[in-house]
Amino acid sequence: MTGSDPKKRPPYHHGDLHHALVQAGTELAREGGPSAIVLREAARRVGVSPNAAYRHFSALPELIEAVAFDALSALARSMEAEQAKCRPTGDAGRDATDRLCAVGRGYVRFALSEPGLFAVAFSPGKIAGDVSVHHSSDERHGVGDSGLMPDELLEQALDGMLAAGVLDAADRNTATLNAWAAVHGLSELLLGPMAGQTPTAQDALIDAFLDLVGRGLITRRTT
Amino acid sequence: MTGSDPKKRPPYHHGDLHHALVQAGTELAREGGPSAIVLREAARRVGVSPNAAYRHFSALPELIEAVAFDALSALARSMEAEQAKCRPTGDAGRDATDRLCAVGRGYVRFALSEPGLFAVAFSPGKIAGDVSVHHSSDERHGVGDSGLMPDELLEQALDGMLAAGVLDAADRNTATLNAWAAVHGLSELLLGPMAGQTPTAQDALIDAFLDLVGRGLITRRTT
DNA sequence: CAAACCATGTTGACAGCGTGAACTTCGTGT
DNA sequence: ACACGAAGTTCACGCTGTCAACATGGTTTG
Repeated sequence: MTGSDPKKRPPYHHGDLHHALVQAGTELAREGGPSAIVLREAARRVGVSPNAAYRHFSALPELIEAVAFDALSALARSMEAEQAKCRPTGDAGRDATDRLCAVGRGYVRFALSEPGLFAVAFSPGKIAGDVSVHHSSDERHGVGDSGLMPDELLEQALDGMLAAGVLDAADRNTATLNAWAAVHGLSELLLGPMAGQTPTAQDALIDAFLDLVGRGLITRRTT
Repeated sequence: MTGSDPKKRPPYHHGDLHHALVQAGTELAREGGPSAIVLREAARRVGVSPNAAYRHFSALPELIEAVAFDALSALARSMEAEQAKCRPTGDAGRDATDRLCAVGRGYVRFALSEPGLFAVAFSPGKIAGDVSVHHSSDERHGVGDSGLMPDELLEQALDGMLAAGVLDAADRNTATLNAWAAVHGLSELLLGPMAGQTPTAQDALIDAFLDLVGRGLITRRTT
């Protein structure tokens, strides 16, 4: 939706203001998070009158949500990039688990390297505005290499573990929430209350954490 | 710090503006999260000129942080309340694990019942302002029944598990991050991307999740 | 080919926000 | 009794989001 497909003839005056504004908004978000997305400043950077934005967004929250959507796509891309690094071992179960860890690593890495975008990605539906425009189905196509969104990548990785026999079918449903919560929580904690670690220490923490989560998810009917 | 001890003679004109402003700010935060806490409105509700606030806070972020501190205290109180419900079984290990789950349940329950306050509690250090005034040591005393903050309650619960022998010493350090991340992530997910469940379904989800985390943390040297 | 059309962008205006500077009020210590 | 200084007020400024009215210029149509 943000990706301007070459088929579309350029809009009348500017070129593609919608896209340009989202891009400017993204830049602002990178620098200062959701609250730094300022309509007038975005318009200024694009070189256009403030009110021109209202031809493309009903109000500021809609711009923010467009930026959030792009941020989610970027997050997905980070996850895919990390997954692409996985080298197959002989063991299918281990490979599936590795891919899950990679998904998680891509998630946390993105949160730490682009905290502003990460914050904006999950800012809609956070009270005080509550736009919550559910783009379901076709609207959801991201711009990642596979066109999948973060949650879809997670489900895919978990399905892989299920197929490889390292995740029990009975645990499959709760596994989504479990894995997502762990990784999301780790991101927020590393960004907020536990910020200030050296990158090296962070990486070690992340790896240890992901390893623990991965092993924790693996079917253990030992109870 | 927010609690006005009765010994202190009341300030000159208003009575205790500092406290009153924090209270008004808290009310605003409850209704609309961090961005809803607006200096002029808080002053209006207290019945005072906007600039009067500047005698007690250097700027808006400082007010927000005071509200955040109170919100953390409220979170701690919720965790303590849930812990107080724990009835001892015979098993010390089980009791310790129960108390950890109670801590988590109190955390998530507070997040869901007071989303605005929960959001504001973790909003400092979130880019774009970045006050990050570290109140260490004595400043940290909350107003909970035990005067402990959320992270201290967690550590305490984990220490209990360690003492009861259900948590291995080698896992003790990572356990903090692990448990906190899981519970915090669950809260955020239930509040954002996975919002809209019925309270009953939420409770079931929470219980299942906490049970899983609890079991996951318990020493399993089966690898 | 010209004229009407409508999407796009501009100008002007308004209320509300955070914040600074100067001024007023009033309890308190000398 | 009086001056001092903390607490609160008033006025002012620049910034924001948003509305209403207007200008512009491809596109479409008679």
